Formats: sequence, structure tokens, C-alpha cells
Amino acid sequence: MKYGKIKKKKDFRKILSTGKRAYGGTLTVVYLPAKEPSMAVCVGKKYGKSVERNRIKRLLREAFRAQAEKVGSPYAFLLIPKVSETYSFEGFRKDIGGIFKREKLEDG
RNA sequence: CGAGCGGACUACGCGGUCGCGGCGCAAGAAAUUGCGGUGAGGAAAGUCCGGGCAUCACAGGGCAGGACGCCUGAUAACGUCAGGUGAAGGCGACUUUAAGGAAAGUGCAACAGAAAUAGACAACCGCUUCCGCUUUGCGGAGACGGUUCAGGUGGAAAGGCGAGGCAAAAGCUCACCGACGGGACGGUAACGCCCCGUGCCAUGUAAACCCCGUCCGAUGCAAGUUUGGGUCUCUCUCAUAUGGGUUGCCCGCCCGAGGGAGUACCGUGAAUAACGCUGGAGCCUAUCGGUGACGGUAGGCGUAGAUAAAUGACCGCGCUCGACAGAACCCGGCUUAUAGGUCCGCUCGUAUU
RNA sequence: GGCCUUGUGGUCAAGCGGUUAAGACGGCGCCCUCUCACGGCGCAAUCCCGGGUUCGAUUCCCGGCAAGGUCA
Repeated sequence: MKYGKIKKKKDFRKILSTGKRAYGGTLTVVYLPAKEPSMAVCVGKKYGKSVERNRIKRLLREAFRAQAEKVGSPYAFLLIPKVSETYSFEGFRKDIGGIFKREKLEDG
């Protein structure tokens, strides 16, 4: 399934206020049923300089991509990482997988 | 071998699988799919300068304000760079340097010190008057005249140092050094060097105000352009220069501004849109001119253009185990951050030949 | 991305190149009191950091760092 980008400020507000929250060790996932599958990562200035922020975004997208195939129905996802010293691909991947399993979003 | 100086370069590499942003080609009505190729830096950073570019009822004058400041050159331009001069530091290679003017004027110089820009007081000496005494003299006080040496204070005390000179002294005189004025020579110039003269008067601070010289219109791609409607009619409010725009102010110049209703046509998307948006003062190689910055000529190259914003994950191999760090209109610089590695030129010390 | 502003005890803040760096609130110590409060006395500042100009810099100049504002 192809995931689009969430861009509009209105959409962000809607998901953050009405969406369901799921917490993992390294990040928080906010999601809402939607017509088209979409996702976004939230990495503000508190996470560091631009190099560091870009790295977090890449890791999150890649980890999400590795797990997204399991989700059957369309949802809008927001991924919000927690501030820490180091960020790892493996940690994000396991947390996202665990959240999908717990929230019963996986297909079948 | 040890210590050091200057300059240049590099910024993990290779192979696979999956994935991302532009571009090209093909397919498709379209969404999209497939293939190919391409995709961050030396600082992309800070936004400290300069320029291009764009807009402002063209950009005119004056004031204010700002920047720069040894000389010559380079450049589109610069506060940058190159070469040189002076000064300071280092044994040296070399490094640093906002380096015009203090006899245009104003301000400031705490504390200390007799005194802070120059007068007084104190001190030293001469002469004279008075007083005292141990009476060819010595001491004390006062008037007049000469002088600023020494001591102490200070960042700085009126050219320095040595000799002569004098009642005591002082560039009063002399040698050397410095300063100032004039001249010759060398250099495009800053300046250097030599000669002659003047006994010498002018404290510091201009990164205090300021003076002199040179330069600057303002605003910045969130600039701005296009579509978002156009034309006509009616009407309302403010205004006739005492308004609005143009640079902070003045002059000058330019101009009415905003809203509502109706009708005909176009359009249905209205801001998260498109353009600006990357081919350029471009990069590489060779050669010529120049000490050099740089410039000329010839050949070659095609080299990110995103907009919640693209480079990542995993596996294998190698090693020195990988620093600082991510384009956002574009260039030239400066400044700041930066693990390690490579190369070139040079200095000092020690030892050997 | 562009353009600006500000950094002084814990907080809010004054500060004409020479100050013992004002003042208020708060904190700590001592005195006063049987005790607390009030009151009195005292203490606590790398003037954000690094250079430079100057005899002397919180102040002037240059470069960093941090915080904040503003422009569609």
C-alpha cells in the first residue's frame, strides 16, 4: 500500500486532537482511520541540529516502511519520537511493530 | 633524530538487496507504473561585508546617518586578495598590525603627586633688611631677582645620555641619538638613504566628539510576476492639500483613496498554485603574460533544484574504525566548527660523513 | 530564508571610561524575643564568553555563544 504525506496544518490538528495514541519505548504513534493511507513524522527543533533531525526522520520513515505492509485498512499515522541521546533503526522498527500488534491494526 | 614555521590537498572505500527527490524515455484517459541516468559541503553554518537579480508614480538636491582609512595593483565589487613600506615580536624559518590628522576646535585624564599642560606653592642660588648666637662666620624670618636640576608620585613631569659651564642652574654650549625644516639621490608610490640647517617649541587619548579623503537611494526571492476576473452603470464614506506615496528629515516630484449594489462575459482552484529556480563574473586541462592576486587563448565537461522539504536500512569484505556537519535565488570573500591522513618548501639545535 | 533586539546576585533590574557595581523581592547567618513575626546588622556577582583600543573597559570596537521578537 502506498502511503501519502500529511501536509496540511488542519490535518495535523485533527489527528492530534481526535486520533488514538499508542506509546512505545522510543516513540508515540497517533493514528486515525482515513480514506487514503498517509503518514508523517514530527521532528521539531528540540531534537537537535538539522543533520540530527534529518537522520531521525530517515530512520523513522524506513522503520515505518518495514512494518507498514502488515496494516490492511487505510489509516493516517503520526510518528513522534522521544528525545534521547541516540536513535537506532532497530529500536524504532521493533516499537512500531509492537504497537501495530497491540492495537490490532495488522491485517487478518 | 628532536623542536618548529609556511603552503596545498583529502574528508572511509568497494560489492549486493530494498527504499527516497528531480530529469529523460516508454505505457496509460488519468492517478500511476516500468526502465535509464542523476542527486549536499569545505565549511552547505554564522548572516559579518561586497555584487548580480527584482520591485519601489526612475532614483534628483540638501541635511542627517553609516562604512572604510600606509602605498601600488587585482577584481563586477568589497571591509577581500596579492606584492611592497613602516612599526612590534621571534636566535631563525616567519608572524602580527583599524597604520590619515592631536600647531582647526571641544571634552576626558580617577587615585597618587607641589604641580596633569602650566600658573601658583615648596625647593635651590644671589643680593638685601631685621633678629639671635659660640661674630672674617653660622642659623631663622621677610622683600626682590634668577632657575626647574635632584628626590618622591604617576601610564605620562616637557627631548635622552655624557661632558663643559654657572652664584645656583637650564640646549646656555658641544659630541652622539631622536625631533623639526630644507635640499640631492633611489623608488610609480608609501618610504628609504645622504647632506645642510634649527637648540628644540608643541603630554596622552580620535575602537571620545570631531576634521580631512573615498564610497553608500531604499527594500530584500516571505523580493517580485501570472491566474484569482474584465467592462459598464448607479450609489455611499473620507479628502481638495492641513491627505496619501516616494528614504529618517527637509525640498523637489507623483497621485485621489476605500466600500456597496446591479448587468453581460469568462471561470470554478485560491493558496499548501505556477513562474522566479538554476548555464553561471561556471568547472577542468594545457599554454602564454605577470614576482603575485589575476588576466588572455585553445580544448573539454554538462554538474541538486526540494517545498512538512529528497542520500537511508540491512548484508559481506578491507583498514588507520571514519571529525565538524545537510543546499532552499545565485555568486565573490570573511569569520567560526572540524577526528585523522597525504604531499611540498623552509628554519633552529645535536650527531655523523 | 530574510530583518531586528537583549544578555549584570536565585528573580526583576539601575549604572557619563576611574564606584566597595545602586535598589527591590527572595535566600542564608547573627542580634532582638520565652518562641514566631516585625525590626536591625552582615553575606552571596568570572557584569554571557574570547580578543583588541586605552594608564584603566560592565561601559568603546571586533568575533563567538545563548535567548527572544518580527515578515507569507
